[in-house]
Amino acid sequence: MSDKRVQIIRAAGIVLHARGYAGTTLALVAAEAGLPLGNLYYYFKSKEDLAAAVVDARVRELDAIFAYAEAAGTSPLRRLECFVAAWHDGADELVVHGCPYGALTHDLARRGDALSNKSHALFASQLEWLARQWRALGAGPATAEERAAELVCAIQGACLLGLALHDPEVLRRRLREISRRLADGIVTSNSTEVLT
Amino acid sequence: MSDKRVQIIRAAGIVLHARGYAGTTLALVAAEAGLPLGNLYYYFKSKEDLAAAVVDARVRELDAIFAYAEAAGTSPLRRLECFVAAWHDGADELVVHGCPYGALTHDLARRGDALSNKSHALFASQLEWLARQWRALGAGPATAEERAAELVCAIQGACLLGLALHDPEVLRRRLREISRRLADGIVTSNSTEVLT
DNA sequence: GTCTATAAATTGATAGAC
DNA sequence: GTCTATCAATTTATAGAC
Repeated sequence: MSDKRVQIIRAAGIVLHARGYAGTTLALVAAEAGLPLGNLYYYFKSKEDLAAAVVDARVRELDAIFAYAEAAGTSPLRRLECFVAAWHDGADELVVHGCPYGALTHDLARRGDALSNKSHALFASQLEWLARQWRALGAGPATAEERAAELVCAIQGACLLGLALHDPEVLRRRLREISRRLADGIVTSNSTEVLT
Repeated sequence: MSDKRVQIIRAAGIVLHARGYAGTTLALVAAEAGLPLGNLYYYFKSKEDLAAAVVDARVRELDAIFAYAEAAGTSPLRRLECFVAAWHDGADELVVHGCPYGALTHDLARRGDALSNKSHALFASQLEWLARQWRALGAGPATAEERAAELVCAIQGACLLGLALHDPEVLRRRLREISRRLADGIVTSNSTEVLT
């Protein structure tokens, strides 16, 4: 993939996150990338095409978070904690424009077109990876999916509350609590599944 | 307040929810309200002014939910369940354009202007009312605020996940789980506060 | 491949008739 | 108070020189 194409996608990701799809103009993206407007159309045939490339890049970004957590975490539980830590570390920026994945979903899921379908992957991949960690902890498939959904909701809700109140400490506090309950949840679970 | 003014705010609320602030055109709002474009400017001096009126209307909408829960719930716990039920009942619409409060926050909190500050009220009022219910259940101030934040995050996260997957059943399942744990949380809490 | 200039359409806002 | 017509600015996209 061309170096300049990557540069444009990176710039578009920044502008899209900060201003939303409708609020993003290609002139702003070009300025952020340090390129003249016309050049964008050599690499992307339309604004929608560029946005689709940004979604793909965000999906790969999530994959990188999964890979990091798998490398850094010595147990499934530690990997889950690593995943939560990724949001904790970015709290200061997350309360400025919201979680990039949540913001993209809000922007694109409301559209009727193909971009709406692409945004599914942003959360489907999170649910899949998280459920895998819980299965590795001995949870049955249903319980693992349940816990995965619960964790994703808690993280995204925390980001939104932090954004609404414009307070990174609110976000960090929620994430610490989520982290704290990760281990507890496995022990004190009243589910019918037995977790080791 | 003029009847036509209310009608415009209602129309603007619908369009703003469906398309976001930047994606909302005054021509669309006028069409939704069944009025010619120029008429909007007699009641609102600008698009931003109209959006501010929509935020105020959403805050009043939340107040109405609180009032309903207080009238329908015979105990603080029932009132909390009523609050969650409001989202459960609207699940089919909530997964189309997302939660109106969360979507507004995402749209407006990213702006630097006065609209950003107004959006604070959407979640500050929820936290305040919810914390009051827990205090009525005997929780200390800190625990009550903690539980309030937890519940708001769980609901908003559920709405976002339902939107991302475009599946009202996903949202309803999360909300049922939240409702189920409302009572349990009070009994099995390992917090230092004593709840009755 | 890169960049300038501009076309074509949209949109927030206003003027002014009624 | 209401509505039509329109201005001025913006924005997606393209044409065409280099």
